[in-house]
Amino acid sequence: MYRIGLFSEITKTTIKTLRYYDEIGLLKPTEIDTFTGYRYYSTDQIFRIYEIISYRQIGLSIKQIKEIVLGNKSIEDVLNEKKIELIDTKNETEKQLSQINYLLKERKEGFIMNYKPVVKELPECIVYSKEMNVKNLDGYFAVIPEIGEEVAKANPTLKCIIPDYNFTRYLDGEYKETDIHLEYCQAVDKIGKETESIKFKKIERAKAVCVMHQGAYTTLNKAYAYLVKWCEENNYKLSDSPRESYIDGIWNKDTEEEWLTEIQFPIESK
Amino acid sequence: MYRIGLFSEITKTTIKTLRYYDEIGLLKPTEIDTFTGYRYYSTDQIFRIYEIISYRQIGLSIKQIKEIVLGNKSIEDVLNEKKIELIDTKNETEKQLSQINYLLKERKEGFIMNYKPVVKELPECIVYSKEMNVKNLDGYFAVIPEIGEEVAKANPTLKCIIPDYNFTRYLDGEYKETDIHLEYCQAVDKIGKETESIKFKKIERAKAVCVMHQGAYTTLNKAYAYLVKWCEENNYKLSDSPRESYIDGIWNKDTEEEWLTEIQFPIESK
DNA sequence: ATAAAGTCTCCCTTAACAGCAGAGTCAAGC
DNA sequence: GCTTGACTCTGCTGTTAAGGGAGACTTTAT
Repeated sequence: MYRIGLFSEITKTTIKTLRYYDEIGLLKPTEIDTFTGYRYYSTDQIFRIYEIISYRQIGLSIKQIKEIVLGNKSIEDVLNEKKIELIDTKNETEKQLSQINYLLKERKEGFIMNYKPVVKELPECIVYSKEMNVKNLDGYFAVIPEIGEEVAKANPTLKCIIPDYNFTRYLDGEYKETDIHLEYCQAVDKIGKETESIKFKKIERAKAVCVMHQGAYTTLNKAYAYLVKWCEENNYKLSDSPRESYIDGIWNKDTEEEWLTEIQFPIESK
Repeated sequence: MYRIGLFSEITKTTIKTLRYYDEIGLLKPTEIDTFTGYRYYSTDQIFRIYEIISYRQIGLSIKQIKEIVLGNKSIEDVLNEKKIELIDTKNETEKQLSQINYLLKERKEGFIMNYKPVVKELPECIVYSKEMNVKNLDGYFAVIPEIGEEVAKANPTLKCIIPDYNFTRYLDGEYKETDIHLEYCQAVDKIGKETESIKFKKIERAKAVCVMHQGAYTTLNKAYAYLVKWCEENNYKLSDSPRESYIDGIWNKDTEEEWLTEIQFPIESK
């Protein structure tokens, strides 16, 4: 019979760990002195602790090990479960590595952008929308309030969702400065009555990589360029038309520098 | 100014997280009502929280993000640091996956071994040793006590280390049943006086994959076979002669079934 | 005015131990 | 037999990055 210190040296396991395994019932010492509380381990226990360490080394959690040791689950089941976890972890790690390498590369090349791309889930929403072909964007923004008025006239009880979500989708599939095919969308609480040019539709949830752009719209193309490159380098594919969502603009901020726009690129992993 | 709930929906961040970032000083709301304690966020904060989320997505810890945001460390430094961490994680994950796949394969093929391989660090130690060529192992174990006596005679103050560590190294580099070239080693507390056949030496620390073997020595070859295969399948290379360390044996256990031996294969990653 | 929804602080929980304090125990040397 | 030093015990706190819930208070809508 070994006391805990010796047993810990033999098995190369810390005393803390042994006491912890005792506490959670994973490995009880063969004997505990009733008066002193000293733990005594026998050589059989070396076997048991080795089994546990072996499982810990392949990444199993204590919970999973308990399930195996207590016979509640078959080893295969637990291993397969863990395998899936590990594959997820690996994919996650590789994505992070790719993004970090991209950031480092950017900075090495002196191409330092202050865009902070964020991958997030865009929830499903109902929008009213109007598709248009415009010569250029100058006149476009003046049209938007008119669309709102037209919809309100046909649908007096319709409400925008809170927080507000309105955006432009660029439908050309490539960057254009003139003759732009686009669609204005405004998220609302329900499907309403359509007019000749204004249609209602449900937009499905989507994963998207997004950046915030601060400043005048003339520099938005930088944000687009950034996202296009980011997707390329990190192995994502655009799965839908990009959205340009307006947060702060001429309607609530005086100077162009304060305008805030979010560019959203719906994506799927390649 | 947005209240926390709205801000949380805009930024797709939970209220809990926002409060937590406030608490730890990573993102304080622009304004907090002194009477009600209500937090109010401005649109600028969207930028700030996006930066944080972006860094969280590439796996940076809150601590690392703080260092970047507070300007204590350059982004490059933190990214490079994280890159190393990620590469470690990736290697670790891949090793675990390899081991799990091996275990699953084993079981699929019905080749179920109860060996639980454990990779551990064998500490540096001083040993006295005797190299021998023996016909077979039958007579070998009887010789060991004699070696001990011979050393004790030449070195009266020499002591074995606690816990005891004595082992046989097989020097042939292949499995043999007869004419075996081997070396007996016993770890002691210091270098002593050598005799004609008994030498002292320091054995360097080494990483080794180990299994415990219970039972008679005649079945030890199964443990060897298991470790050889394990190394092959998990991409490890034997970096030194295997060791066979004796824990329980004829000297303290009556029946062969109780004997306990640890096989240690020093390894390096291929 | 009342009800519903939103927000506040405070405390507990997670995983797998590590570190420390203060008290008790064991073995060796004198 | 006594002292000293090494060992061990329990119990507490800390770690990460929040999540969950209780009970009190505030705001908004009807």
